[in-house]
Amino acid sequence: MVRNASVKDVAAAAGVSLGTVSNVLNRPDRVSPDTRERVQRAMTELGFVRNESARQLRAGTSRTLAYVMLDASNPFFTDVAAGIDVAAEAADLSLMLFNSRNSSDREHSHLALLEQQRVQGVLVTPVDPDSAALDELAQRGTPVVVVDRTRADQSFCSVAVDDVLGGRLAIEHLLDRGHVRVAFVGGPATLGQVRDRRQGARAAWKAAGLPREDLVEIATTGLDVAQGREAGQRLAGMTAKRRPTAAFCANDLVALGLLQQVIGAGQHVPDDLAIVGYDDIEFAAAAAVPLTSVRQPRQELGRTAAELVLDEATNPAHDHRQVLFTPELVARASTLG
Amino acid sequence: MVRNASVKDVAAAAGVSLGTVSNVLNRPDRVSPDTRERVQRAMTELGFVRNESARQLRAGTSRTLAYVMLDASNPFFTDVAAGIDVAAEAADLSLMLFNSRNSSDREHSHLALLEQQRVQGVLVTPVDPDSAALDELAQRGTPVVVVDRTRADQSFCSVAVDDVLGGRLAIEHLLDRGHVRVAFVGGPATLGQVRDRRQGARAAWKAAGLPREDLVEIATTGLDVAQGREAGQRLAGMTAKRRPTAAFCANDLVALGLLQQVIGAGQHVPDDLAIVGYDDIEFAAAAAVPLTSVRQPRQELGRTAAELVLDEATNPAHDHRQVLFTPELVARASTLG
DNA sequence: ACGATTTGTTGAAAGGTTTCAATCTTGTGA
DNA sequence: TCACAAGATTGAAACCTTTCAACAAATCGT
Repeated sequence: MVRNASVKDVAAAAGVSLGTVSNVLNRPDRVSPDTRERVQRAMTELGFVRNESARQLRAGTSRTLAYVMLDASNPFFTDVAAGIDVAAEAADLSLMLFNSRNSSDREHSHLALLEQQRVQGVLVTPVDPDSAALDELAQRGTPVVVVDRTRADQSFCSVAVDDVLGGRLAIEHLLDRGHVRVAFVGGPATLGQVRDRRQGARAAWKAAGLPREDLVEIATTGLDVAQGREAGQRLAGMTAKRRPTAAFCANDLVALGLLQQVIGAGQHVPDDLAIVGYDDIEFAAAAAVPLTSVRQPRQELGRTAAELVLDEATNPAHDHRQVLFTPELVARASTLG
Repeated sequence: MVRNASVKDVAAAAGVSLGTVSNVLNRPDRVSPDTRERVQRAMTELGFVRNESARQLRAGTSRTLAYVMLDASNPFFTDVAAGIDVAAEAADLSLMLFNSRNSSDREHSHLALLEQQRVQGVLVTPVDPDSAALDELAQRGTPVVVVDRTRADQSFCSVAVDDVLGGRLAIEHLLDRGHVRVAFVGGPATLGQVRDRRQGARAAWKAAGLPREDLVEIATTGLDVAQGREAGQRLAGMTAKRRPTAAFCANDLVALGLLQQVIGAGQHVPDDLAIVGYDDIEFAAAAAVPLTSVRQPRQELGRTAAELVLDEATNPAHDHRQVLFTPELVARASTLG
């Protein structure tokens, strides 16, 4: 057992040349069973571990994919990551995850490192999809796929879900259930997702010929549980006349917070307030009142993103594609009573 | 803009030697502002990106830490990862995350890759803490810290939380609230955590002088929401005489499932059944009935693990430590009513 | 104006692997 | 027994960076 044995040490110990050791490693069939076995014994005896930096430097090819996620503590993104992982495994690549925790700085430093590491491809849910850093990365030759975000130009592949349609589905469902005064809960409007979902909601509302002011907007400063609770208090403070009979929340965390506040105030869901969430995270179905939610195909999103990046990495005739998935409404007790 | 510019290309373009380019990269103060600027301009013009493999091969040092997590979709582990990330960032290292998704094979292949990459250190929550692969990894010189698991021998550092104490705290709280017939819900018993928490529960029960059979065991085959619901049905099926008045669940997912089932059956928490969970994940406080739970210092766990691995990587006088954190009971409505 | 110091720059070596043309061995068919 | 093919092994070059001793130029004190 040697501190840091190299192929040279192994070759010496096994009494063969350096090239043979490399062959044992990379083309075992080219070497006679006899020597192969001798070399392998030498390797375990010396505790030889191949130096990946040297391998990659010479061979020029890395065996890894990376996903820079926006927020690892959001179940939505870990599910997307799981989808990517499945596809990566199928292609015999390792997936490394990085968490930018909503910080552009962290995101950029991760991307820089990945570029230096010459990974096969980078998947990223960026803090700001319009950041120039992404363009530069792609332009210098690293395959990049943007996940769960889109951009007007087509400088790289992206996969996302049709948020406008999702918003429409949610409102149409509430209209079907007879609601004519509904709240849209979410924010900030700087988030593309929030804007799109709201836009879809408004479109459906307008199409139904209902007065615009009856789609009440409750703006929040973020999309977490606490914001949902806070929105619930604002709803509770409204006069019975003004108060909506249903709420469409921009994501499930907000919906769960709202649900909690309403129940805590002794009211009933959906009789006093029907609630629709967005994302259909695992906890949506497991809530005290199972939550109606707009489901996004998360794993599929990840799988497709991985396939796109692999195509870009391996297929010279690759051209960029913008894939848009279709969301689906899952109706549960929070609207069906 | 050249396909893959190297320091040599930059040197040629800037009319300096190769060593000077390297100095601009690594010791910018050693080079005159004039040439420094010239070199930097050449770098951006050529789109030069440092080749990390070559850098690492020569310099011998990597700038990364890795955490191989058991299950990225469990909020507990992502919180631990966030703690590691903070410490890594403070030490100017990048943290790469890997998800073994409960598979030994995946775990081992990730560990093998990391060893070949010569990362500064590996943190891992292993599928099986007794796996020989971990020993070999550590023995060949990679700093390894086991997270949220322990092992009898001291062949590497570990950080964990005192699960026996946690179990004790949960039961003592329920005893304080006057319960004398309690269920322990969790499994499988092959999980060290489940065993330890149950053991702590039994110890507290015994210390109170209560008959052993009044601590009812509801064994589950896993620790997820569905298992919790299923356990709730089993509880509901018991005769009023036999039925416990409180349940201590081996984790929060199980507790949430149980909670959902009990409420869905029209019963009241905590009057009909008090519930204690374990982990205090974010959703515990946000549940329809906020959940009493045993809190583990997750971020702290991660932070400490990172510090241990860094010490092992940099301090020649390092010796292995087993750090055990103390859990804390957070009482909420699910037991306080 | 001279030697001593500081500051800036250079060139070659080294790091561990893979690749590939060249060489050596062995076995086959005539 | 010989020519030849197939199979196994070798050795050197290449990948790109960092490092460091050596050199050149500029600055300083006297």
